[in-house]
Amino acid sequence: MNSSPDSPPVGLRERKKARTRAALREHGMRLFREQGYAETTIEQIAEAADVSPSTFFRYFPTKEDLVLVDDLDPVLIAALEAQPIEKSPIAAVRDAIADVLAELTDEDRERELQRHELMLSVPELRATLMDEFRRTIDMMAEAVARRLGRPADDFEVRVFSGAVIGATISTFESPVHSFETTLRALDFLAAGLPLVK
Amino acid sequence: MNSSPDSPPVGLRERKKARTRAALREHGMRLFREQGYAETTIEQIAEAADVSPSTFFRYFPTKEDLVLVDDLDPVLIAALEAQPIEKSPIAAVRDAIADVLAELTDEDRERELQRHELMLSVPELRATLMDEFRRTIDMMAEAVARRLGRPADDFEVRVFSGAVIGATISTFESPVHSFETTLRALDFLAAGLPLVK
DNA sequence: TATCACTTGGTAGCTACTATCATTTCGACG
DNA sequence: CGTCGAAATGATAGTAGCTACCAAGTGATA
Repeated sequence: MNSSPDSPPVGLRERKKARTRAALREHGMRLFREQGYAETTIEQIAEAADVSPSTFFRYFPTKEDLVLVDDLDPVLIAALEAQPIEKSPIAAVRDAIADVLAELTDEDRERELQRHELMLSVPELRATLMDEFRRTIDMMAEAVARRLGRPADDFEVRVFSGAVIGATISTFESPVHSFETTLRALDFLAAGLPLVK
Repeated sequence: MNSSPDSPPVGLRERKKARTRAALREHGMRLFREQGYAETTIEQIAEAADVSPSTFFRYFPTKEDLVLVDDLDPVLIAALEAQPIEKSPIAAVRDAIADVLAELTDEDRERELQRHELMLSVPELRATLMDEFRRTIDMMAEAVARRLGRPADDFEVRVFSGAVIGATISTFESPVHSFETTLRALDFLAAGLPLVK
């Protein structure tokens, strides 16, 4: 019997799987940094992690998925749910992002920024990153709709979420990309995008 | 000598190339519709267009590019430049899009909608569609910056463009996607995203 | 017509990815 | 502790997108 009844089992098998998964991701990311994404083959990654190429695909359906982690999405949604109901939707989203960022360790932030950099520089990854954002729009729209007591597919809520994500994406390409930039963008959006000459 | 000095030459060679290009695109789109994107091979498309697979890749660098046309981007930018300088940026963008749509024939609109539908249903294409939008953000930001007399990489202008594109994307998934929906979304954004319970 | 550049077809090869099967390894239970 | 079933792995073969290269054909030009 395990120590805690509903936690995932932690037998030798599970530990090995977790280690293999981590090894594949780490060596993959390292090789991508060292010699580029396209120049790194699955075979090399598998060899570095000491498994067969077959095994690689059992852990990650595609090469891209090695970079596409996104453990942060559910955290973001949780943070959004935790915001006081009085806050306006845009303020709630802004503060939720700020809260999530505040909880990250410096190491996590660094790794996230590195991931973003890699994703933006490789066309293939950039494309799927955009697709990832599309999923984020869905999740955010759902959460915002709940806040407002509107149906999940409410038109205005979807447009709102799209604008938020779009503003966020736009900051990911600035040469000095940091997460503070993202917060600034949301503040600007909250102010109604006041563009004057 | 050609009739007009700076227009592209229209010799037999050029005409054949244009015909081959069109044939590849047409047969490709038809096969995609009939039997699905993933189920259609380059070989089939090449055979239908009566060229070799090698030739396919000389016209389109990837299979995806067959669907990614995007002749509309420059038209959109031109329409944006043509807007009276007095209009606010958001109104200018909205009206520019409306103008472009008004100039399309019914056939063009239909084809555009079909293209969007195909792109949204195939994950692979959806990803690159998002990448296409990213390029559009760049172009729009540039045009808006010119209007405002700001540098091309102005932060606020980029955020603005990101929000516009994000709002636009969000409307592409609604079951009743039409171009009017997109205009409605921009109106909502122009109003400052007024979300209340 | 002769020459030259461009376009094409064909071949070979690399790599991401799938399907399948035999082998090994771990976990559970008597 | 030994055995049996399930899960994980490795190996093999095959498909398809895509690249590189070379030889042959076709259109432009003088």
